[in-house]
Amino acid sequence: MSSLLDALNPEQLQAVTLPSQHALILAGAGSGKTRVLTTRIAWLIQTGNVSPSGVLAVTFTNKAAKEMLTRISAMLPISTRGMWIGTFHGLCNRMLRAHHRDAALPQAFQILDSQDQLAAVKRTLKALNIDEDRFQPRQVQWFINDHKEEGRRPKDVADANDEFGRRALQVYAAYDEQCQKEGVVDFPELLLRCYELLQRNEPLRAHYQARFRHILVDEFQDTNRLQYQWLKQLAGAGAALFAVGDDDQSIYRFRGANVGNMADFEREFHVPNVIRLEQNYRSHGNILDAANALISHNRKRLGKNLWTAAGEGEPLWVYEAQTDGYEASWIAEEVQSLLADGRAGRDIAILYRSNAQSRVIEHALFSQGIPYRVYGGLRFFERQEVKHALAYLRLLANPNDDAAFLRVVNFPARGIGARSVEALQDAARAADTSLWQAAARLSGKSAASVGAFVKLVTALREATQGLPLPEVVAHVIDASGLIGHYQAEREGADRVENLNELVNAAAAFVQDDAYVAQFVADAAESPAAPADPLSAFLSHAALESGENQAAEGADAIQMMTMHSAKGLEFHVVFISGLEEGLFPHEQSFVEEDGLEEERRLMYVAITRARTRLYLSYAQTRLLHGQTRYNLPSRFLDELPKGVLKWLTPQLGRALGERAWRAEEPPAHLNRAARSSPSRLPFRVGQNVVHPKFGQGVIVNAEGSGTDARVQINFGPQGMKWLQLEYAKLTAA
DNA sequence: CTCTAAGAGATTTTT
DNA sequence: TCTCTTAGAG
Repeated sequence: MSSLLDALNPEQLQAVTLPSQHALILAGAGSGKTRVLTTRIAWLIQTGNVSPSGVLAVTFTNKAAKEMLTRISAMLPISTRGMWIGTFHGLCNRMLRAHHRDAALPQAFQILDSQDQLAAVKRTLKALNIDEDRFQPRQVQWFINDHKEEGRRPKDVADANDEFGRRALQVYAAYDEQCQKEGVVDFPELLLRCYELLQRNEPLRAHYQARFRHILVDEFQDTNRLQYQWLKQLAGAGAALFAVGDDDQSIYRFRGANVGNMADFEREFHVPNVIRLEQNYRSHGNILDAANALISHNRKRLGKNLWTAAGEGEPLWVYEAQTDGYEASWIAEEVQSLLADGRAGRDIAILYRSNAQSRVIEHALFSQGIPYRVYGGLRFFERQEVKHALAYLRLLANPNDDAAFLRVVNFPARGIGARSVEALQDAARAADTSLWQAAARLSGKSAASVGAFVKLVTALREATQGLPLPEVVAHVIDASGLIGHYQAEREGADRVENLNELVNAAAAFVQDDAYVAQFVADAAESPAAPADPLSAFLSHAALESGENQAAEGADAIQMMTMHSAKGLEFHVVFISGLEEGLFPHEQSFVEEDGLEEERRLMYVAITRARTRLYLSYAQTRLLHGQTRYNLPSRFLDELPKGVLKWLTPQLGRALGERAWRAEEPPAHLNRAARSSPSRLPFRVGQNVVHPKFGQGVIVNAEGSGTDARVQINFGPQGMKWLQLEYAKLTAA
């Protein structure tokens, strides 16, 4: 047992060996959070504090859950089968499957992903005759999810006094009713339904409360209201809740995360143990100094300061480029020399605030022949052809799934036009049935073609009865005509390949130990729970959308948004686009506490780096087809001067003289400047200071002499046109 | 049904 | 500027 604890520092050790009480672990970036969490579980089991089946550990991503499982298995000689380790959604799904009857769900209920949900919302809008232009489906979807995540059903939503609120509520009610009818649930519904199940079903609640003696939560700062309520409920009968999180790394408020849960937890549970993990094992001192200094500008913090036993290391390298294109080529060159020095591509990450920024950088890397990998984008199970195949499979499992029905009723094309579908929808609405049921008893003109579809699905179901899952999938993609359709298409080769890959995914799935384990566990939990590999696979497809990109093997530079970088670490990190308006994003200026969230994002970005960190920005950036002149990000000013090493002459802010101006930008890059009247003492792109508005950049100019006016971007102070004759401008 | 053209919109993301 | 969605023509 001692070997388990050997490598821990005093705080980690304390956290791991806490008595069976509530605990809040404030774990800074790189402080060994996952290690503490997993060692805690192993320690609890090994010391006999709890049996594996008494453990519930919950994460946000499948990746994190898998990682946890792997690490625990490595530490313990026992099987992890009895443990409930997974994502919030995964665990709720599991519980709902085991007790579907009590949750008023069909045995093979299907899960709608965000895409499916949006489509369903659109259908509801149409059914209610609501104008999509005035009431945007996305807004309505957001409205629905927001209420669900606060635990509110339509009846719990307060009457709105605005038109949108009233209509959206109407849609919410109709949408929920429709989902219930079809036997489908969206993501937030998984949580809410599970929460309500436990709330209403006293014996069931008591059962799980008695079972889970230790509940552990990862990334607690990212939990939303409902997730917190769910945890509270499960821990309600004396279980020990062990929450690990970092308020400084809370960057997901836009999707409902509520950092306040940390303070609420401490207060409501009278948490006797609050432990701070502040020793960082990842980064060199200068990097941590920068991170600490930056985050100290935030007011709302629980407080924490990272330190390291490693040396101070290199300074942070800062680069100012004239344009986004130059910034990108500089990055590419720097990367090139790192690679030449023997640094592996996978150790280097290029981070940016928004996906749109990746393009220029990709271009630069590409033209230098540097292999790179961009994260984010379509995942395997989100691909069109895969979704089509899944829709057929969903219909086999649950024919009342209208979303699946609509997706493939005429794909591949079989002559069922929009009007036939509409007629069918009307019939279904009138008879209050699913489309499938309406189709089955349809008569009239479109009966033939729709009938053929019904026959096809029925035939698929019969032909695959009793077959192993991979064979079911193989049969469906072929007999549905999907493969044939894409083979006939000019550029369909990749899609055919993906469809075949789906067969492999199914084969891998049924062999996966996690699946087998869950199946065994659920059968034990509720003998009534059916062994249905197809439904399980479909849940898996919805809950785990698969890898981001295929080319895994090759060594490549990692490119991603700062958000997706959370939880990762790299030897070398580039943070690009450090410009006011971009990062911090201009949207954050108007959001409540928006700047603090942006600053936390910067904090996350900085703390990804182990040994070397580059910071860069451009004076000029092409955005939405327009040249924008941005000020350097305020975050640069918030870093300690001593740890920064400028690779370019500083803007003259400190010097009072613009040494950098000595070097004229290439003419082709300076079109705006050339076109502005040359007599002006100022020019476009120049940094200036205004007594009232502070520092700004001239972005436009017109007129001459006493008429001369310039437009200046003062960052957060906004954009202003100023008459040169009166404005007391000085060069920055 | 498929193709083209015009229009809107353009943070951040997992499940 | 670019990309995605949707409306209308062929």
